[in-house]
Amino acid sequence: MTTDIGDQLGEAGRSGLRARKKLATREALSRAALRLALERGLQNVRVDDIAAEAGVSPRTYNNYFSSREEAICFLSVQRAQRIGAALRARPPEEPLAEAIGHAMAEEYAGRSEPDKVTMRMFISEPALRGEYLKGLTAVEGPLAEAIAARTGTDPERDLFPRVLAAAVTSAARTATRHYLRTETTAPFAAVVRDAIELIAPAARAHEGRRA
Amino acid sequence: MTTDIGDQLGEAGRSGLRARKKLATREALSRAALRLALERGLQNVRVDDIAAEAGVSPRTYNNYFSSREEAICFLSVQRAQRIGAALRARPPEEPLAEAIGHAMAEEYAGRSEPDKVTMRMFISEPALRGEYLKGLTAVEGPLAEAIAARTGTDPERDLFPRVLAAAVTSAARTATRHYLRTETTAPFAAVVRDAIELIAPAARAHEGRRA
DNA sequence: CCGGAAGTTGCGCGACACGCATAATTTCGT
DNA sequence: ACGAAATTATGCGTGTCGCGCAACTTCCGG
Repeated sequence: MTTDIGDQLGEAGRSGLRARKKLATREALSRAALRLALERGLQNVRVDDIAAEAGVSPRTYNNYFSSREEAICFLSVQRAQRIGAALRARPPEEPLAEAIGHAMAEEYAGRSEPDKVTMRMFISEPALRGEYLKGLTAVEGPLAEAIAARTGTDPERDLFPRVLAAAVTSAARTATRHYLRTETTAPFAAVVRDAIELIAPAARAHEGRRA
Repeated sequence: MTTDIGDQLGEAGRSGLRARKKLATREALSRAALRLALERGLQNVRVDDIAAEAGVSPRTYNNYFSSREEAICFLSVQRAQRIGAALRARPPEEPLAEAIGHAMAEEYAGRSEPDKVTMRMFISEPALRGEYLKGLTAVEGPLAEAIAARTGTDPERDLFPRVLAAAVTSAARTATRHYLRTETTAPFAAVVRDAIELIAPAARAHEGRRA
C-alpha cells in the first residue's frame, strides 16, 4: 500500500474490489476524522479515535494518511478535484465562466449547500489551512488545462493559462470567505460565480489579444 | 513570550532592546533552519540542530516556532509582508501594477535575485508548501487594503479588492513557478510583472465600471 | 485451487510540541 | 541607580505522533 498522493483519486481507476475497498477505507477515515474534529474540536481528536471510528487499526490509518490534517481535508480536496475533472470534461467551446458554473452545479446537484462550519474550521485552524490551500492549488493543474484547451495556448510556454487558473481558484477561495460571513445569504455557487466574474475581463482581454 | 503570529513582524514595533533581541533570535533561528534544510535536506534536520545553530536551547526554539516548517519559512514570509507593507505605503494615485513593481524593487534593491534552490524546496517539499501558501495568503490582507485605497471600495462589502488581491498573489506564485524553470533567464521581478499584467485587465474593467 | 501480490496489524523507536517550574534578564518607577 | 515586577530562557517530564519492520491475512490471476 502506498500513500502516494497522486493515487488518491485514481484508486478506483484500475482493478476491482481491491481498489474500491481501499478508496472506501480512505473515505471512511476522512469522514471519521472530519466528524470528530467538528464534534470535539481539532485539538481533542486522537489518531486512535479516528481509526476506531473507521474500524481499522491505528497503524492502518497511518498507511492512508500521514497527518490528521490530511485525513480531515481529503474529502474536500476530492470534491475540488471532481469539480476540476468535470470542468475539463466540458466542451471547449463553452465559455470558461459558464463551464465552471456547470461543473459546480454538477457536483452540488441534489446535495445541499457546503457546510459552513466545516469551511470555517478549515480556514480558522492554522493546521488545516495549509492542507486546505494545498488542496486548492492541486486543482490549478486541471483548470489550467481546461483554460489552455479553450485558448489554444501552451501552459508550458505561455503564462496565461496557469495565471488565470490560479486566479480562478483564488477567486473561489475568496468567495468562500465571503460566503462564510454571517450576513451573506446568497447560495455558494452564486457567490463563486460573482467572484469569478470579477476576473473574467482578464480572460476576455487575452482572447482579444489572441484574435 | 508568545508565538502569536500577528506579532512576528511588529516585534520591533514598540519597545526597545527586548523586542529587538526577540526578533533577532527569531531571525537567527529561521536562518539556521533554512540553512540546514538546504544543506542536508528537510528530512535530516533535527530541532536540536536548529537550536544549537542559533545558540539557544531547544526549548526556546519551540517558544518561537511550533514547527520546523514555520521556522524555515519565516524569513520568506517576512519578506513577502515587507513587500505588502511597502505597497500599502505607495501613493494611492499610482496605478496598482506600477506600485507593485516599485514595492518589489524596493525590497530587492541591491540584493541579488531570490534563491531558486530555496524556492524550489518550498514548492516541492509538501511539508513546506502548506506553510509557504499560508504565508502568501497573509499578504492578501494588506494588498486588498492597497487596492481598496485605489478604487475607493469597501473590502467588507465589495468582493473586488479581496478577489483582485488574491489574484495578484496567485499570479506572483505562478510567476515564481515559471521563474524556476531552468530555461527561464528573465529576472524575477520581470516575470512577476508579466504575470500580474495578465490579470490587470480585471482591475481596469472594474475601474471602468465604477466611473 | 494455489502461489504470489497487496493490504492489515502489532510493536517499538526516534522525534516532537508543549505545560510547568525555575533561573536569568530586562524594564520601569522612584 | 536600585530593587520590584514583568518578560524571557531553560530543563524536565508527558502525551502524541509518524513510520520502519516483520509477521499475518486477504485478494487476485492463472
